[in-house]
Order: sequence, then structure tokens, then C-alpha cells
Amino acid sequence: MPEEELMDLADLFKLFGDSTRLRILSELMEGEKGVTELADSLRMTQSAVSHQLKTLKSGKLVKSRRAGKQMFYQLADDHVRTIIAMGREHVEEDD
Amino acid sequence: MPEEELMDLADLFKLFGDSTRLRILSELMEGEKGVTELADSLRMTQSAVSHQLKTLKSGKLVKSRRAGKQMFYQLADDHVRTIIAMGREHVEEDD
DNA sequence: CCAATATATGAACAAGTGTTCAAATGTTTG
DNA sequence: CAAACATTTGAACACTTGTTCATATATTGG
Repeated sequence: MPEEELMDLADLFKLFGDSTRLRILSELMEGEKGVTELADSLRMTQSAVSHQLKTLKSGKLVKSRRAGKQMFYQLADDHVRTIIAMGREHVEEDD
Repeated sequence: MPEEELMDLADLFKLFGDSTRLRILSELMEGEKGVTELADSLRMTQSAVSHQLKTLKSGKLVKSRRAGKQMFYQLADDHVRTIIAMGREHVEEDD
């Protein structure tokens, strides 16, 4: 397994390795949402959410769309769902 | 998705989110290996490897077995392989 | 164009993390 | 038991990272 791919892979998993980002992704599993909406339901600063969304976007885990003043975010593709599902399986299995 | 599971999930992904640990796991995909063997092939301090193995073990990603003076480590179960495979798919897809 | 709303950005700080070094523990063999 | 080998452990340090606060940018309506 090539060294460069290992780095990319580590960077990918780093994105999932934070409960805040996981909560954001979890919210987005229900569908597209705006920044303020996310901040409200997660009880976080708008700024903190925005920072994390930027991180998630640069890692291609979410994509965004502007509609007027609002920015709507959604999961980038099904891999995100799959990876989280795999993780949950592992966590749930070992008690 | 319950808050506690989110934390566990984040902790799980944190384990994968480091290139050193990923390299160790990658080596162990070839089969059981000893600590010195790992340290040699990864060109790392034996101490650093041991620290990471401890981390991986507490996260139930690897398990160990003693044979005389040596400790042999191997992947804990197939989820480890599956999760890494999913990650690789994602990384390889988006160019 | 100005005020209001929505989001993004940058700097600063606290908290977490991986490595190193030195020393400890465990195991076998003479 | 002592020496040699294999691994673990703990403290210290540099480095990364998530949040906050203040400010900037973007878009719409009056």
C-alpha cells in the first residue's frame, strides 16, 4: 500500500474522527440543511459549524449549494453513509 | 443517533486517522507480526510501535498473543479490513 | 444605496496527540 | 540467579486541532 495513499486515507478518517463533524454528517443524512439550521439543532455557534463544514467540504464529504442568502449543505456521496455504517457495526458489535 | 454512540464512533475513526497506525494495520493485513518485526519494516522506534499497538488494542482493532519473549499482533476482526477498504474506495474515486 | 440577514474567515487560545528518551517489566537460557 | 533479549511504560516536548470572538463578505429587500 503506497505511502501517499496511506496519507490520504488517514486524512479521510481524521474527518470522521471528531464527534462534532460526525453530528453534522448525521444531521445531513436526513437531507440537505442550511448553516443556521445546523447550528440551531446541534446547539453550536454558527462559526464553529461553518468552520467544520469548510473542513468537510475540502475533504469532499459534503457539497454545497447557494440559494439566496443561504448555503445548503448535503452529503457528497454514498461512501459517507457506507463508511459511517461500517463504523457503527463495529462499535455496536463489541460491547 | 445517540450522543454516546457518536462519541464511540468518533473514537473508532480517530484510530484510523493516523498514518502510522494505518501503516501498522496495513502490515498486519499480511498476517500476524511481532513488535520488532513491525518496527523494522516500518522503520520506526520499537517504542513508538508499542505505544501505537497499545492504542490499537484498547480500541479493539488488534489482538495479541505471547510466544516466548515475543508478542505477536494481528487484526482483531474483519471490520478493520472492511473499513479500510471503504476508505480506500472513497479516496481512489475522487481524483 | 443602506440596513438586515446569512455565511465565511482569521487570529488566538486551550486541549489533545504522537514521538522520543530513559527506565521498568517480562521471559528464556546458561 | 544473572545476563540477554523483547516489549511495555511514563514523562516531557513539539505539534496539531477545535472553538471562540471579532470582523469581513455576500445577498436580498426597501
